[in-house]
Amino acid sequence: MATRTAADRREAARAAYDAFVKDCPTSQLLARISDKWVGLIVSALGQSETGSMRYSDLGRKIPGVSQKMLTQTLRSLERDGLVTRTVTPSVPVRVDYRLTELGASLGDLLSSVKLWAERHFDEVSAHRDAYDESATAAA
Amino acid sequence: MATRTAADRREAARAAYDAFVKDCPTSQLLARISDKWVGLIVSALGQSETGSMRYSDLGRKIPGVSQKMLTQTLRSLERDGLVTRTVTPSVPVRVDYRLTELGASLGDLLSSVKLWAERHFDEVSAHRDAYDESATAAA
DNA sequence: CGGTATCCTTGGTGATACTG
DNA sequence: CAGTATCACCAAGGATACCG
Repeated sequence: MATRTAADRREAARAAYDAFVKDCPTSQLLARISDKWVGLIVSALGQSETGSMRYSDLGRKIPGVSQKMLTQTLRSLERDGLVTRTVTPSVPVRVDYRLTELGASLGDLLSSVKLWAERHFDEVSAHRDAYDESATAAA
Repeated sequence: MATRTAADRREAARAAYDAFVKDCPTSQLLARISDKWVGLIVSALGQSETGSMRYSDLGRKIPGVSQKMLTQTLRSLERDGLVTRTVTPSVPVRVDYRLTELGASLGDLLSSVKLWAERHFDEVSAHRDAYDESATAAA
């Protein structure tokens, strides 16, 4: 009974969190599509003219991503019905990923967000500089 | 010079990544606003009728968040000029957070994303079930 | 080419305690 | 009330190596 406090509270917290997620599944989904790699991948796929990209193309288009995260994210997107995975059993295997209708509709939104980032980047930078400067002055 | 391989490659990779970020700062900003807590906080702030929420209100509104992450995220949002932090020096100190114009414009977009999540949650769930079922059948 | 499996580091998270 | 600081923990993430 000695070491119960921490573990017990953890379990309780976890349970409470799960209960919340159950009550508000939207947050769960929102958190998922708010994922860094999801945004970048869906965005990349959405920008493709053909709407289709190969695995290695994605890896090259998104410099910071590891195979692990790429595969993992692609898998979850496929599972959620946002992308389709098409395997062409040629000699060097070819795998194409494409947004579904559902994925494309999300892609439009994320493109808006990306556009917002592009449009307001300067503004954000200016705020950052001002903030950092005043922080430096204060210190 | 013996242990140079790993560290060196890490450094090179980091440098390459930084160079990319420099060339494409949008990705950086996109990744930042794609953060889980950013989405939830901006969303919460955007949903508030007065547009203003206290620190503890946010903590209560977003069940999974720790003080650490809440403060940290709020700080970066303030730094980026997306929220304002107003301190009222009453006896129990009162701190209100409010979206700026800039933050509100992002909030609208994120609300759209949230709305998308609400509208398409069932669809995503159905896809998930189908995917899991076929995976189970295959195993 | 397109992964999977493995190891290891980073960093998010929670708990706790203390300040203004 | 609104933080700040620290510690311990664990899972996500990244690098590497190997397989189909």
